[in-house]
Amino acid sequence: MRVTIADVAQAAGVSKTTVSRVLNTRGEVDASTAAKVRHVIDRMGYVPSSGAVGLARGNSRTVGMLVPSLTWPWMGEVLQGVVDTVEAADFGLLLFTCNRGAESVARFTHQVSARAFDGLLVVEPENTLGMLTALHRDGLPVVLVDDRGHHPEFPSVTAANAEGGAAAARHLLADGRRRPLVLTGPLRFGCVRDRLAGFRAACADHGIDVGQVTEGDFTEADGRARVGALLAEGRRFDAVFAHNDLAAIGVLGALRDAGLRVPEDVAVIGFDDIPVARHTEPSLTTVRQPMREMGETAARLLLARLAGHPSPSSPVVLPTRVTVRGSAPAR
Amino acid sequence: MRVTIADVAQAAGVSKTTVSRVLNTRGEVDASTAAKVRHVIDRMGYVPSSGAVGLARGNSRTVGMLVPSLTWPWMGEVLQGVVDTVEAADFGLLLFTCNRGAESVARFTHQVSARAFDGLLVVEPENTLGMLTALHRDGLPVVLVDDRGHHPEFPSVTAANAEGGAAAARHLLADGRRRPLVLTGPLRFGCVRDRLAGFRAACADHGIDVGQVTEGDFTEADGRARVGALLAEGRRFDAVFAHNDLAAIGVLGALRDAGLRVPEDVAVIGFDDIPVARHTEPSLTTVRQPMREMGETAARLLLARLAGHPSPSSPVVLPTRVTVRGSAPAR
DNA sequence: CTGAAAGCGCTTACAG
DNA sequence: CTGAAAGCGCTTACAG
Repeated sequence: MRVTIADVAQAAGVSKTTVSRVLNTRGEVDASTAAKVRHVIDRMGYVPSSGAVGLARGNSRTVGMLVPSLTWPWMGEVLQGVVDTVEAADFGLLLFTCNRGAESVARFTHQVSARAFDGLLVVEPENTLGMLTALHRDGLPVVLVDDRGHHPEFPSVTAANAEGGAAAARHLLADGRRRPLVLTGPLRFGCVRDRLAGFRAACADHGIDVGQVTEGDFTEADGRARVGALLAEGRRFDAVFAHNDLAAIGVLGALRDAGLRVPEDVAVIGFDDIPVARHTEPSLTTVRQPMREMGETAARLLLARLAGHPSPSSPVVLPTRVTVRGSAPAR
Repeated sequence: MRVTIADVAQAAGVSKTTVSRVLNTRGEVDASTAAKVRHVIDRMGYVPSSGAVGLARGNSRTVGMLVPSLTWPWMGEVLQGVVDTVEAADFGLLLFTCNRGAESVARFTHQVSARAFDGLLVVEPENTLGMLTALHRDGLPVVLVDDRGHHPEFPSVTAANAEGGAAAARHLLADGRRRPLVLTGPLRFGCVRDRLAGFRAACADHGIDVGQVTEGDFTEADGRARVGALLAEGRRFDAVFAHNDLAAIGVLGALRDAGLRVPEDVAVIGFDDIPVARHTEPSLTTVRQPMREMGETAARLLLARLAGHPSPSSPVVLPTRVTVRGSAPAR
């Protein structure tokens, strides 16, 4: 049978209260008593039941994480950052994905109400904002990673999207490109609007007006089809800034299909720096998002909040930087 | 304040026992009483505290998952399969990685002893076998995914490694290749030995003796360096079977560096079918492991075990199949 | 069909 | 410095 605090108390000849005190290192215990109890604990291999402790204390020392998908190329890095940070603080991480519609959202909110965790990290799945806002208002601490929607009511950590867009522009301009095409992600995402705005501003600084902008959906197939279509109707450009790497890979395919050379005829720069980027042909120049650091930072923010510290009122912004590879070499 | 079962009982004018009965749909409740209670539950938005339920029932309706790393290319698929299955059964998933040495292993076993979860899914991190065996012997249900070590004492799900190796051989032989090089993973892994044995057997069936075998470590850098070195010392082969895609990508690099054409001079086939495989130059022919299905299956096995059903005594083997791309075209 | 009571394994005032 | 008792929010014999 499992050994409980009562077993330890009995074996040590003290009360459960005293055992609890040495467990939680409250100072008010006689040194020799504490030593004796500690010895018994070790000998019996006693570990407090997390469920019982949680019930008595009213918290679970567990944080939840909600993500739209686990198979996105950069999700592993975010998760690793989160798990490392959470584990180091001796918290558990409960993982959820809401990718099967209303039913899974209901299931998730149920878990929340059941108080299975103390706080929530979220890479926002679509159509969950209402739910998240409600939970947050009911007192659940929430931190957003990569706040795509720009929700100022939540603490969040994000990459420097505008600055990243600007850096992409400067990189292309330095290479002498003058007629860029921007293949954005969905414009309802704040990060997308920021990347575009940063790119535009940097181009404007060089007297270049970004005339060609087309809205994509972040997928490879869409990037390929969309740029293929533009090429077919005779549109010309000497550079493409795709708002994520997956779409950039599609762009590479479309250019190849059209017989255009990368980077000689058209330079291509992506966003994210996912693992594949090193292995495309040519390899992909891209604006790197520090996904792991974003995960770590978000987790730290949440843990601090749970420890009673106030959260920053504006988003924590982590720097991006251009990773230069073959598709858009440095001048 | 949080609404508890006592609040519901009082509002409905019944005992907590009765509320508990309708919650757990025990049949012994009067229909009209049950309806009344259910109505109050809905009106008050009552959800039982998972911690309290767990303490009273002695289980947590949560499973743990232990992985060596979250950033491996195929881990996202496994995780997605696991999470989907676990969520559908209304269980929670607690995620752990033991990648920072003894300290994190200790932390993990502590969580286990704390009874934070009822069963464990594991993609085995190195040096955790002893710990896992001990936990298993102490009664923790464990299921292994991709049992690299061949541990018959655990239920496990794995890909058809030997058959996959054989399929790789048949694919190359059908294309007329006669002098293959095998770049294995670490031979201490059971899956590696199986892939090699399957490849050897299929070659033997065609009267081909696999003379060239070299042990790698599953990384791209190693694959590149190792094959580069063999080429430099004058070794020749018309095909390479790499035991994972990452190493195969390294091989592609080494061949390119040596001025050899793929697939004309040397065909290359990998193992896994990770997302990058479609985007290498040329794209990578590879033996596909159904990672998501492996995750789903492992989760189902564990849940069945927790529900009291016996686990299969031999590994559950899921089929692999060759995904044909540019690096090793079909004849 | 229903309820009072004990129990799950802890923590935390409170009293000494 | 230490302990008896109540309480966290449930479930489950047991009795009626």
